[in-house]
Amino acid sequence: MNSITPPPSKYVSKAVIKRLPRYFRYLRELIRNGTLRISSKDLAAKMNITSSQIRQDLNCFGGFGQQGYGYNVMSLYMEISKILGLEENFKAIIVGMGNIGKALAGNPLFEKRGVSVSGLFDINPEIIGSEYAGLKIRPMTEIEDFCKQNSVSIAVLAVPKSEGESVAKFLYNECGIKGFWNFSNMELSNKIGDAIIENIHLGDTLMTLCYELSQRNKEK
Amino acid sequence: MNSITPPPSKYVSKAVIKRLPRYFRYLRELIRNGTLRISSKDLAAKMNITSSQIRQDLNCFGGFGQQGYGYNVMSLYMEISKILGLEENFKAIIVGMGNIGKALAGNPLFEKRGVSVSGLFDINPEIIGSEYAGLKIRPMTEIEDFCKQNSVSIAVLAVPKSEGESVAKFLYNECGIKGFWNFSNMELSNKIGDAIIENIHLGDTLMTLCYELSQRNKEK
DNA sequence: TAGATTGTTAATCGATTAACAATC
DNA sequence: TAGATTGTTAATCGATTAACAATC
Repeated sequence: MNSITPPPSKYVSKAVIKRLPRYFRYLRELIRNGTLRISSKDLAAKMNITSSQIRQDLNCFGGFGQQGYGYNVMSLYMEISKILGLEENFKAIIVGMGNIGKALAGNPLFEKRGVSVSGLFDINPEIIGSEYAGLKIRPMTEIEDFCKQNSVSIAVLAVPKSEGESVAKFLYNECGIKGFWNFSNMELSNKIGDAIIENIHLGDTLMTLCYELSQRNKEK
Repeated sequence: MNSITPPPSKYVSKAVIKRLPRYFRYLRELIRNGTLRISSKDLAAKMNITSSQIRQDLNCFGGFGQQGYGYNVMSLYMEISKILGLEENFKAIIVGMGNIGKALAGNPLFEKRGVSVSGLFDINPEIIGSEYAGLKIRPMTEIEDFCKQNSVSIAVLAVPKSEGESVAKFLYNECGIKGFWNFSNMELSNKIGDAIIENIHLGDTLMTLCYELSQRNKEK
C-alpha cells in the first residue's frame, strides 16, 4: 500500500497541530508576565519538552525567530493565533443547555480564542425564552434561520448521546455548520459528510488517571 | 544520552494506554447491542483503525482472543476495565462548585467508570451547606478530615486557575490525594510531587477545530 | 567582533502496519 | 478437517532528538 497523498501545500503533521494550543497558552502566559523575548531553550525548559522540538514545530510555518536572539514573544503569539485561525472570529452556537451546555455558555474560553458564542438552543420548553449568560435560549425550530443569518460555523454539541448524530446531521445538512465541538459522547467521525469534528470524551482522561493510579498502587 | 529505564514489569507505551478508553467505549457499545464476539478485523472497521493495532495493543496485557474465533466481547470488556483500574472503585471529591464543578457533579460518567464522587467542596459561604446532585457542598476547612476518613484518591480540580496550584499542593501534602483530574487550566505536571495529573484544557481542542476550519476555508 | 541561538539536515527512536506461522 | 483469526515477528513509517553551519 502506498502512502496517502499529502495535503496540497506544506504538510503539517497532526502531532504538530495538537501541540500548537499549548504553545499558545505558554506564550499568553509569558505576555501576561511581561516577558518580551524567549529562546527555544528557555521555553523548552518551561514546557518540559526539547528545544529541538520547538524549533522544528515552528519551522513548519515559517522562520519566526532570530539567530542569537530567540523569539519575540508577542509576535510569535500573534503568528500562532493566526495559524490556529483564531483571528477569523468564528461564530458558534451551543446546542443543548443541560449541565455541560451551561458550563460552556458564558465560559471565557471562547472569547480568549476569538470564538463568539452567538446563540443557545434547547428543546425544553421550560427554559426556552429564558436568559443564560446574557443570551436567550431559543427553540430548535429557529436554529436553521439563525445559523444562516449569523454565519455560524461551529456547533457546540451538548445534547444527549442518543441525539448526537441526528442533531449533527441536521446542522450539517440544513444549517451549513461545518465544525463540531462534540460533547455528546457519540463519536461522529466519518458520519457527518466532510464536517470537521472534535469528539470530546471527558471520561477517557478520567480512565487514564485511574490506570496510572492503579499502576502506582501495584508497584508497592 | 541513553534511553530512560522502562518501568519494572512489561512496559506499555503511553500511546497504547491512551487508546484503552476508546476500546472500553466500543466494547461497552457492543455489549449494549448484544454482540457476543468480535474479531479484530470487525472491531477495527468500526473504530477506523487497523486490526493489527488492536491485536498489538491487547497483547501488551495478555492473549485475550482465540484463534479462529476472535474476542469474547464481555470478557474483553472486563479485562480492559480491570487493566484501567476501574474495578478499584476509586473515591473522588470535586473541589470548586462553579459551572464546571456543577457540570461534573452528578454526571453519570463517574459511575460508568466505577469512580464514586463522595464529596463536594467550595469556599463560597452562600452555597456551602446546600445540596447539589444529592450531595452536600462542604467548606474547604473540612476537606482534610473528609479525605482521610473516606479514603479519597482523586480530586477533581474545578477551581480558578489562580488557585489551582495552591489547592493542589494542599490536597497532596495534607490530604493524601495522589490523583488530580485538573480542570483549573493551571498546568500542574511536575509541580505536585509525584502526584498523577491529568490536565484538562478544553480550549485546546476548540483551537484545533478552528485550525482545521480555517485550513478548509483556505483550500477553496 | 564574539556569543548566542536559530533553521535545518541527519541520526535515532518509537509506533504502526504487514505478514504469516500457530492454533482454535 | 478446513477456515478463520489470533499472537507475534519483521518491515515500514513517522516523529523526535541531536548536531552544527548559518547568521543575527
